[in-house]
Amino acid sequence: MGRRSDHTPEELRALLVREGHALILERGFSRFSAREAARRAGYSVGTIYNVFGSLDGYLLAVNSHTFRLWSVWLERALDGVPHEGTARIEALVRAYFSFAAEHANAWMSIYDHRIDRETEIAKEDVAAREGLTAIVDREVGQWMGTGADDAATRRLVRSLIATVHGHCSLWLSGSYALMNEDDPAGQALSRVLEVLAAQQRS
Amino acid sequence: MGRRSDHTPEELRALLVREGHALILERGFSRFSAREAARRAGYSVGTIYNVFGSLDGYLLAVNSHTFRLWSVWLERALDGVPHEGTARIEALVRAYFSFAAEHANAWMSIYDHRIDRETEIAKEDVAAREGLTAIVDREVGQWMGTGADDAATRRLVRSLIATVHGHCSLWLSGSYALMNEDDPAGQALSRVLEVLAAQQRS
DNA sequence: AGCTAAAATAAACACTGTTCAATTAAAAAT
DNA sequence: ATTTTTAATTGAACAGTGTTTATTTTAGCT
Repeated sequence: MGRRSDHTPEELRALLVREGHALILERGFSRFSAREAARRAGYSVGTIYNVFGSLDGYLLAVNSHTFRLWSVWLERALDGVPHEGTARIEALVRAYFSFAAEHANAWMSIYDHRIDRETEIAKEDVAAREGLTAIVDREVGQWMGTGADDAATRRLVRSLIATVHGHCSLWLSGSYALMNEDDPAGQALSRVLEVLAAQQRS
Repeated sequence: MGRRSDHTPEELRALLVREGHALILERGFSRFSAREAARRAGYSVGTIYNVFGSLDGYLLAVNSHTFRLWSVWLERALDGVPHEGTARIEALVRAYFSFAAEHANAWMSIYDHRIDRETEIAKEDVAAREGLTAIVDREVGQWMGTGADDAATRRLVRSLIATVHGHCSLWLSGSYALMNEDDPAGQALSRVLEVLAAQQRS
């Protein structure tokens, strides 16, 4: 078959990303197959290479889609939560976990996909990742008070993300079950609040 | 070929594990191949299935080997460090990171290998994992003072492990580089010390 | 020496990812 | 309206994978 008119380039891109996301959500990273994703979209493998250049490019795009859904999820969870005490921080951590739990395979795939250090990442993929970090930057910044948007705070935010990520990651991978912990989200939240309190003190 | 006498069952097991570990260290999880590991050991794929039952069983055994090496690494790093202040905690976190860094592919493979929730894990594999946790239990317990070896402390230790794991994991996967942090180990250590201080206060 | 039972293999199967010449359809040019 | 050009899509080929199973080989025992 040759050039078809059933989808514009943008539509095709979006279609393949949606289908890939659905497949990775259903099967998980290890059983994901580009061939199968293309098949479900009504195209053949070659098309994925045409559109995304490489499998890495495709997986990056699929994971970026997950990142964007995740950002929307967080904003919704924060919507209307008052700026009193640690309410918004709590909501943020809880939503971080609930997204991961309800999209476990897609969430884990983000971190299962290892890319060569030198492989260049498209700027829209970087943007999808930075979008999530920006939400945490904003919330922690607001909690810390005005004028807290400096380099040190940015650094702390990334460390807090790593903290929550660690709990969530070990939880979903099953390692935490092996450790007999039944509320990893609660533990993550406790750690975050302790760290923030320590930061405020100094 | 049939029954051979060049290795006892235990030797064969150990040989395959060593060879598998070396291969996964060299290539990383995604490019690991049971066929190739068997080839390097001078056997064929079937032997791996004979000895370990399944690929999951084999990978579990290979990763357990990494866990044991990791435990030895930590003990060596702790050897002789005085029980003053947070010296041993610091040494522990630093050694956690340095092992991961110097065995990056093998370390990441531990977490790249996803196993079905219901797949039963051999007790020696559980033991290898618990061995590492036990070291942290001991050190944090000692730091907290006598009589601190209760359930709450165990729970905290697992949360601290998750915290350090998160930093290490994002670091080696390259996500942290994307976030422009250049000393994740230092950040992890800071968080651990803040949490421990908070714990001591209450 | 012959028998038995265990261990190791080789081959088959159904999949992968990846590349690329051939094909097809749309757009442009005549 | 036809032809030509150009771009998109495919399908087949290749080298690899995990997994299963019938077959072969060998060590140990009688």
